[in-house]
Amino acid sequence: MKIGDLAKRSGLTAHTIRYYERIGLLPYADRNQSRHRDYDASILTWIEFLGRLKTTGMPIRDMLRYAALREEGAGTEAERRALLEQHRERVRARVDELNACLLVLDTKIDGYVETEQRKTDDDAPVQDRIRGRRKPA
Amino acid sequence: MKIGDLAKRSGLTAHTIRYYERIGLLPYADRNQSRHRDYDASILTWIEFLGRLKTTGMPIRDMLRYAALREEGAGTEAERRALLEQHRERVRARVDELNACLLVLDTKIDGYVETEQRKTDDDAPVQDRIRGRRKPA
DNA sequence: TCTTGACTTAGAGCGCGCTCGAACCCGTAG
DNA sequence: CTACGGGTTCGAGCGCGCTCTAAGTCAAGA
Repeated sequence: MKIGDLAKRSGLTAHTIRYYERIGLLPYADRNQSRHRDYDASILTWIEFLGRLKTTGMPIRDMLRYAALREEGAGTEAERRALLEQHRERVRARVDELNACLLVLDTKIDGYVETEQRKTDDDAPVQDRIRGRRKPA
Repeated sequence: MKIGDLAKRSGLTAHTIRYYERIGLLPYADRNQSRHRDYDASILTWIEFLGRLKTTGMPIRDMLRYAALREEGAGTEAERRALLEQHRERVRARVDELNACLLVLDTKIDGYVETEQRKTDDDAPVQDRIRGRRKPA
């Protein structure tokens, strides 16, 4: 598989794939006789996992550490696990943080809903003001 | 309140506060006779809300839009509400995305746990291999 | 009076993660 | 033969959100 194909299948651009190889996030790819990169489909699994790490906000420098351990192979599992467990905790914390912010956002939005309700009430005839009222003052 | 005090109370640096004012996220602050910014405590509420927007990943350009509407005052509530509702949806989607990634992360970590379990089993005497086994092959 | 330290402005610089341009090399179809 | 649509390397540039420096002003305390 050539870099263009991998780009299509992975969703990355060829530029980004080369960049990732350059910094060590992707292993150095075999080249064919024209010095073009020649990929095995198995790289897609790794790229997909990198995508998860990225999606969850792992900085590249940490992905590099994980990638290096992976390259090193057997014997690095404990450290890889520790790395992922730490990351998982950070992601969980992030989810909690976002959920907390969502509550605040809900409250703020409710405030605007009430503002608009009052406006609608003022524009409406009296019988609708009573029916439409949210918080009877 | 001077900028240094506001910095302490808001968690932002004085540099950042000035930057926010410069770009329009914070309203132009009144100056005292020494041309120093003089803040009212009420600004803290706004800074805190900006912090929520930032925490939830709203880009500054969107915060600027919201800030501009807020400055404009009455009559902009509907648009402010719409802005926040859109943002809320994006945040909810983000939470879902993170949760999906957490499942993948869990699976990956479980894989390493099993790797280590096998290693432990190999190092252990035979009776422990049986007791400790996770997936009987 | 002198020093200290917090403030002012304008503008340069930085860390991150790409993104792109330039100049060149190939293999294949017309 | 030649044009084209890939590929290659190297290095510069960019958008974001700050972050910091320089040079100056000002008020209060020793």
